[in-house]
Amino acid sequence: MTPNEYNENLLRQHGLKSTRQRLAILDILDNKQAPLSTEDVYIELQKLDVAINLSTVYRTMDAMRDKGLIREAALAGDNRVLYEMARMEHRHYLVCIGCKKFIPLDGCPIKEYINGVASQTHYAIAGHRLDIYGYCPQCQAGGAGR
Amino acid sequence: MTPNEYNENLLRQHGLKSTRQRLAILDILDNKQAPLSTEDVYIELQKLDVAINLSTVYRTMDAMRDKGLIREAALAGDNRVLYEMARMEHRHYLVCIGCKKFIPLDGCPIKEYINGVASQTHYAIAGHRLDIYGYCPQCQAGGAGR
DNA sequence: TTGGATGCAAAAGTTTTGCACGGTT
DNA sequence: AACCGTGCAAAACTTTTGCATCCAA
Repeated sequence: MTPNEYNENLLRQHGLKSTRQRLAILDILDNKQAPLSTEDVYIELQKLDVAINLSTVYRTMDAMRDKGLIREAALAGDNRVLYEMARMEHRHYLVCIGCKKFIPLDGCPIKEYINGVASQTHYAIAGHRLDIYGYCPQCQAGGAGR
Repeated sequence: MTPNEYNENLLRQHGLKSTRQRLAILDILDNKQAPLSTEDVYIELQKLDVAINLSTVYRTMDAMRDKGLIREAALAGDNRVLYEMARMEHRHYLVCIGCKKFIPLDGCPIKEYINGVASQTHYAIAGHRLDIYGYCPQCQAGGAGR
């Protein structure tokens, strides 16, 4: 199965029609390792000369989020929502404040902690968000990435 | 020292002039246990019949954030930034998805984990964000808070 | 064929800015 | 007195919506 066929199935399995625009958006989310805002996705599409309207990108991101294909991930310094593919295991990131680079962290350090919170509070835990911020070695050196 | 005098000093110590509007905003942030968006603060001010312009609230929140008096905290379902007082110890929250209630959690469960990340990655860690989402007992019961 | 998806343009909503005036230090 | 802070109105920017057309199933 080609990567394109895979994404076509992915869309249909989630009750969404497979279209040129949606496949292009999935390609971008697949290939970028960092969470992207709606505007980010639109800019990437333009770089690839994909003809698409910004409102379509907004609607597509909404639809994919509602269907569970993508999820809201970390968020940047500004107040935009960033999305990433909803892979099986969730991810946490180490974000460089200087150059905005995202490094995925291995595993989830608070799995057990959350179990404890659940049993103490009787909340039905649905998810969590954890990101760590700092300066990468290059940016600490006042380096290129900045 | 009255609470008001305390906040007056707090502002001056951070290089900000003490004004009626800023004291009112600090009062609200002091008294609410949950992080608030700029708009939230504005609405609270109106409830208290404090005459203030929305753009002043935006500018004040920006200034207080820049001076370290408040910090960006958890964020809600929409994509607004939420602020809270920058107390000595930072806080994490358990947020109910149904009724939007914020429960502060005791301590920070990832202190040690972050030290490990720092030494492995050579990043200069500046901060982190952790929130847990779920449904409180009432909302699980389909209850009032919803 | 049919209902969902898209493009376009306009509207709605949010945040920022310029400028004159007012208030704190 | 000097300068920061505020209100007001306009501008800029982001996101949503209505509607006609298009396209996947």
